[in-house]
Amino acid sequence: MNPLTRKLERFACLSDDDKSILQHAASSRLRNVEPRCDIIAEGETPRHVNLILSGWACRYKQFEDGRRQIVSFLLPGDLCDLNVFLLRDMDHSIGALSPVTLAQISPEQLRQMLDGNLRLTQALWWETLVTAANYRERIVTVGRRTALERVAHLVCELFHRLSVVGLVGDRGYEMPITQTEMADALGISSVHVNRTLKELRTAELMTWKGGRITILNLPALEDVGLFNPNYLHLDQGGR
Amino acid sequence: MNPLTRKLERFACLSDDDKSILQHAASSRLRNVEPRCDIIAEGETPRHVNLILSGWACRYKQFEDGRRQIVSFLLPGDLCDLNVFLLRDMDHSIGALSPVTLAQISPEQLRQMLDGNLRLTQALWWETLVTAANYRERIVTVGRRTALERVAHLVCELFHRLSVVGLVGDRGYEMPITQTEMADALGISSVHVNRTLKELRTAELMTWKGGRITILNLPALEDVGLFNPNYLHLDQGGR
DNA sequence: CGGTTGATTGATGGTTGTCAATAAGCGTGG
DNA sequence: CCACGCTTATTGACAACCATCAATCAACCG
Repeated sequence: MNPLTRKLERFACLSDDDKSILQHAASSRLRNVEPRCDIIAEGETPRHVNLILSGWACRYKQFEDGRRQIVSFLLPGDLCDLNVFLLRDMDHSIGALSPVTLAQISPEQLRQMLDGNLRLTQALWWETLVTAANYRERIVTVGRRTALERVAHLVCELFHRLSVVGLVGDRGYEMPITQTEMADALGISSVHVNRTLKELRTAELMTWKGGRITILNLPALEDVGLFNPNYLHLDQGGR
Repeated sequence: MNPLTRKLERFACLSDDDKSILQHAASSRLRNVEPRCDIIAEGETPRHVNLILSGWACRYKQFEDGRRQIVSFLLPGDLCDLNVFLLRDMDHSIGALSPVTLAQISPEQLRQMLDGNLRLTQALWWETLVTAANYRERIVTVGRRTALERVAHLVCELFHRLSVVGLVGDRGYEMPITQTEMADALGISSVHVNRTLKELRTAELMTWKGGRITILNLPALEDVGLFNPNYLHLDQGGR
């Protein structure tokens, strides 16, 4: 099953028909993007909604002096905002972190999908609202959490989000990014990310080796990161 | 004219009919909230969409140890997310900063407003997308801007946002919050906000006195804050 | 005119950034 | 299989920015 369907089922009770519509969308106009390449850059005009099928991407903004902030990670099953075409230009860039496969959904196709389908419309509204909730939590992270809390919180968040789309196994998940990229997401330096990871390793809470995160003690890690999964809104049991 | 209509006209060409619908919504079920009182608290279940008519509010999250992060400021004309009722519980709180008047729009009322009205639906989608863009910019602010840049950027953002709803006059605007609240929004301490304001005052870029911001040199202040208004998407001229 | 809240300033310390050097990992090609 | 070169990770030394604590001052208010 494609990761978007998997994710939406967490919220809505989808019919076979809904699923086949989603499956159709997920197989349209595939595109592969190499790591470190932009999927779309700030200032460009988006022509379709991108759906991540595999690999990791990120939204980011960069200053002229080189400082960069990763605003969010885009994981399999994530959509780049519905209706982006209502805004003329991109105010940020989206770049691939690992090799990425994505489906490009056209505005017309999206309109057809949603027209008269309340369940799917609501499911995608839910997706949008959860994305906003994620932004809010990230603001809290970079605004008020310490470096240790930031790293722990992010690792927990990714664990839960990847879990929904079936990408968690053996107490961990593939982490196809660099420490520098994690630093850009957390608003700290890569050197400090490194030191912080060492601290979490020493405390036997988690490891990150060979591109894979392993969580040794999830409850303790969540405590350290002041992590409360409520903002992911995953507990609605197909309501 | 109510501030929501004013704001949406920035994006959409509204008919008289649209405007009267909005006016009707803006006059329904008014509620007054005192400063420092929650409009809705984390964990509660929202029953309607709140529209700020006057005064300032904010979304925020607070840790048990007292640390608080203000996620966004809610100004006149701002809506608390459409369709919040799709998410069961609030994952954050909304509190009044100054005396606030708001209209409480019920889900049914909203549905009636939007049903079959593509222009209004799109206008409110635009509102949602701009809110998300605001979140992203705030992540950049707390993640990668220095204290000086943060303060300058926020003052510029508020200037532009308040300008849209007609609350800017004589090179400035009313600022009904404390330095501590600004600190909680910017992820720094109130003491440091104070020192930073002094620096901006000394540089003759702005003043904040008697609850009012005055901008002495907007271009220079925007430069200091690395402020680029593109994320506010205000340049669509009623497209 | 007290009393409370918020603003302002100084002193000090801590978390994190920067710089720089070394080690480790990884893909390519000899 | 190893050598090479590149990227990334790791570690130490030092500096800077910002937090914290605490005291004073100003503003507001009944």
